[in-house]
Amino acid sequence: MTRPRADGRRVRGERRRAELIDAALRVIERDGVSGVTHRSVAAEAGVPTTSTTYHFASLDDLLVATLTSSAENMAADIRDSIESSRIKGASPAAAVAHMLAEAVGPRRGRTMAEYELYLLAARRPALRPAARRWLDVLTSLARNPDEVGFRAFLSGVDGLLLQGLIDDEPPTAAELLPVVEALLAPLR
Amino acid sequence: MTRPRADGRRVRGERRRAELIDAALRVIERDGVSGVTHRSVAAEAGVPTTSTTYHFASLDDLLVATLTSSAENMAADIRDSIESSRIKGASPAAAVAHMLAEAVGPRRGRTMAEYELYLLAARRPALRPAARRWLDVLTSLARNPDEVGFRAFLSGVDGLLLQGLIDDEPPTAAELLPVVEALLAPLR
DNA sequence: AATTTAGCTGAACAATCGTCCCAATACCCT
DNA sequence: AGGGTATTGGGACGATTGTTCAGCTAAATT
Repeated sequence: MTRPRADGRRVRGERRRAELIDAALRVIERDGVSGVTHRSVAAEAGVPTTSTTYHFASLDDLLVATLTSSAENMAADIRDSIESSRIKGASPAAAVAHMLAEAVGPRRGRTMAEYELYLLAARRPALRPAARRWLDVLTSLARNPDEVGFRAFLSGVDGLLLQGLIDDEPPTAAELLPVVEALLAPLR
Repeated sequence: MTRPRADGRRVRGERRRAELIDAALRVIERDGVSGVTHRSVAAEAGVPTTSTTYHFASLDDLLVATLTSSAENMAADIRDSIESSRIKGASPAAAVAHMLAEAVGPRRGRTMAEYELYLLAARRPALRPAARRWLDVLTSLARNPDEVGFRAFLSGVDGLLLQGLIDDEPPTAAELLPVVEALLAPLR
């Protein structure tokens, strides 16, 4: 499998590989996981069809790489969002509610893609470590990660996102705020 | 859903339609939504291939019917489960924890299927009413459905199920119990 | 009994799928 | 500069897909 060496060789291929992963994520946002084919991803990336088969042994490998990358991005986004809310002095609940509203509103497609990949991990054990990645990131931000209340909070966030995706009208931050506060209440 | 006409005509066809829906659900449990094809469903039901195209105008229609049926079944299961736990005198938290452990343990395949259909509803507005069905059922069981704490509880249940599906080792009722209690605490 | 109708089925279609193969190219190391 | 290897690109293969269609069986109607 294409892996950059310590001496810096073989960098060219890694770039295209990354472009294919990004293209795959865009395809999933637009058409869902079922829309991912060698051809659709290659077309989205603007490269020949067989480029996908060269860089990824199978379609499955491409999905694994995409979920891994996606989880990493999501983790970084969450970290940034919480960081910036801390700087602006907003309450934790308000920061979380705002983030959730973004996720089910403007970033809806992205959130759908991430949960489809998330659910895919339920069927393919190879994907599970990557799927658990963002839970780990959130956990690392907690003051007391082992606390039962924190697990309840994390579950609530997952549920709110999932439910927000099947609302005809995505919930606003104002609507989400009291629920987030209820989930956060046992933690203080 | 399967409904004989007043004059008794056209009962046979409705039966086969229901069989196809059940077969589709079994296929989703086994291979996921992506495994649903006209041929795989027909084979699972033990009927000729084109029987699926005769009873459902398109594959999409079959998925819509399957989700609708599945949501109805799940709603009935939850109702029964809560009923029986009330009779046995167990605490609500213990009953919920037990139900969740069943869902991510022995009934794992079924739960995966339901969440895949659930997530499918995020992309197809036509599926959303059916997807919201089981939330409605749970809501109808609540003493005070509008309460914020109850929404938090429902979200937490969704999240616990989703997270339980990507665990290598499904959580036990004993492990889930304290989290469920934390989610339930604000409600009393 | 004859005929109409609903229900069902097998064969076949074009389209798309994943993947393989081979030639052309770009890059690195000696 | 030259040889070797990683990468790219086009074409093609067999398999599977959703769907169509004409013909079949059995029941309902007359």
